[in-house]
Amino acid sequence: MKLYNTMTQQVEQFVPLEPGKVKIYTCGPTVYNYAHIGNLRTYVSEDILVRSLRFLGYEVIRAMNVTDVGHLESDADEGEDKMLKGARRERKTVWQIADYYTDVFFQDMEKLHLQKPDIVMRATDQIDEYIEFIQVLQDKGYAYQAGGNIYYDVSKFPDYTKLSRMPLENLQHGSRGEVSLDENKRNPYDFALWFTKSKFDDQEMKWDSPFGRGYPGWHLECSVISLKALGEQLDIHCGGVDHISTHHTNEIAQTESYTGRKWVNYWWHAEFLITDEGRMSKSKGGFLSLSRLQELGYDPMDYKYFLLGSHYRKQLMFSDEGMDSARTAYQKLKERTLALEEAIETEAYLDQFKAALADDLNTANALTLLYAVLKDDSLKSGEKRYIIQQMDTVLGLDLFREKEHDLDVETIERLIAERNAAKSEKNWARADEIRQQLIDMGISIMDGKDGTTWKVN
RNA sequence: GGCGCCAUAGCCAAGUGGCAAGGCAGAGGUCUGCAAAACCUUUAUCCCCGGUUCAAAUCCGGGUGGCGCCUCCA
Repeated sequence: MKLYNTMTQQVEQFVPLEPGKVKIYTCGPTVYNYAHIGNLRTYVSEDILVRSLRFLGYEVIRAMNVTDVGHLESDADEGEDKMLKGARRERKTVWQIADYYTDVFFQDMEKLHLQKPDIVMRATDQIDEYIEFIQVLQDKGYAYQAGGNIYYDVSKFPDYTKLSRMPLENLQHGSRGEVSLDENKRNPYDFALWFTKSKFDDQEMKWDSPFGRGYPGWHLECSVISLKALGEQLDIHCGGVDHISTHHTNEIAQTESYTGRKWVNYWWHAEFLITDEGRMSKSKGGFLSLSRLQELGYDPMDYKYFLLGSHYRKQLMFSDEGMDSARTAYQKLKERTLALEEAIETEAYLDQFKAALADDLNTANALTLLYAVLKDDSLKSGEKRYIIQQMDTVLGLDLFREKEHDLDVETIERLIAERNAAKSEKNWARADEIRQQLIDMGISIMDGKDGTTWKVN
């Protein structure tokens, strides 16, 4: 297996810490609103990663957080709390908001046929661990108290920017110049571990701690949950590219300060789905959720096919044209696979398929192999089914699910018989009338050499 | 300003030194009463300019254009 490692900026041969086993941490969703289809792209890519590793014979354990505690809108202790904002918008408590959107998130994952991570932990369930973590950082001299908050002192950690490669003096420059400085910080790039001073009087999520009643900083959860779920070292840490420069950089600093050793071997980042107006953003509003996409007439699998046609490390432009193309291609593909006969075991094509996956998850080529299998005359129909079934255990495109319908088969077949009678009398008007009637029922008919067959649209 | 990514047919996209995969759309054909579906055929001076090489979409240098990140964000 070859994977691109953001830390070294190279495609590398993947070597796990322990032979045959892989420990993966994936940054999870913040549940103050619906996930949009851009967010979901990352989870689709991560699912392909995990399933590919499993297909290649690794035993994989994957952990993920659910961020159900408020994020502020800026790095300083100001702006509105997102959980609170969501709650106010919907007149619910922050806890209700978190539960609701957590459920929706996992429903979206199911719609896209994504495997649930082996371990899922909520950020708000780890408060004791955060406190212990912060205390260790204080004891080791990495953290300091100022203005009621606890901060991580970036200057104490050598090579703080090893992942992002961003010179520190540039970190605060040019970002539209609107970053307000938190005067409590020793360095502008220090980050909070624990807040007690909040500008929101009605902050709902607060906990007692030795540092005062307050709430945790927002990089803590991933470090703590990953330590708790997977131990002090990880094989792969996943997330979106936007996490490279701040979130993951901070995670590395605090985690390695805590454990005193290297934490993650491979940093894996998924690129964004973009639109002609730039990136799709949760904060900006006006985004497309999976449910909304369904309302527009696309199946979640159409979207997944659209994603798999590209590479996880390339920005992908979302467009109606792209989605229409994917929908047509997916539906055609599915019809062809459903027509295949009972599976017959074979080894053909599986090495090529594994090679495509092992090549830094080349899903576009993996998809092309599906078409190669379907076209290959040297294979029996059943062998094609077997191979594609195997491939679908990784791609998760649900290629063999028959459409459910509660149609009256007798009526359909009676109408077809009637139409065939009309046809033999060359009563084309009547034949076309019956065909239209069937189309209105959602049935397509095909006149072939062996008579007329039908299918559900 | 800094860090990074990208540029291949109408659209999406593979390819990482040796005659340019695949999908969608289009065109022509087989089949059909007409259709639909299926199948067959067909569609590229690889952003520009230099360089290296017997050979470059692929490597090197220089441009141009697009995007992301640097602030919570997948």
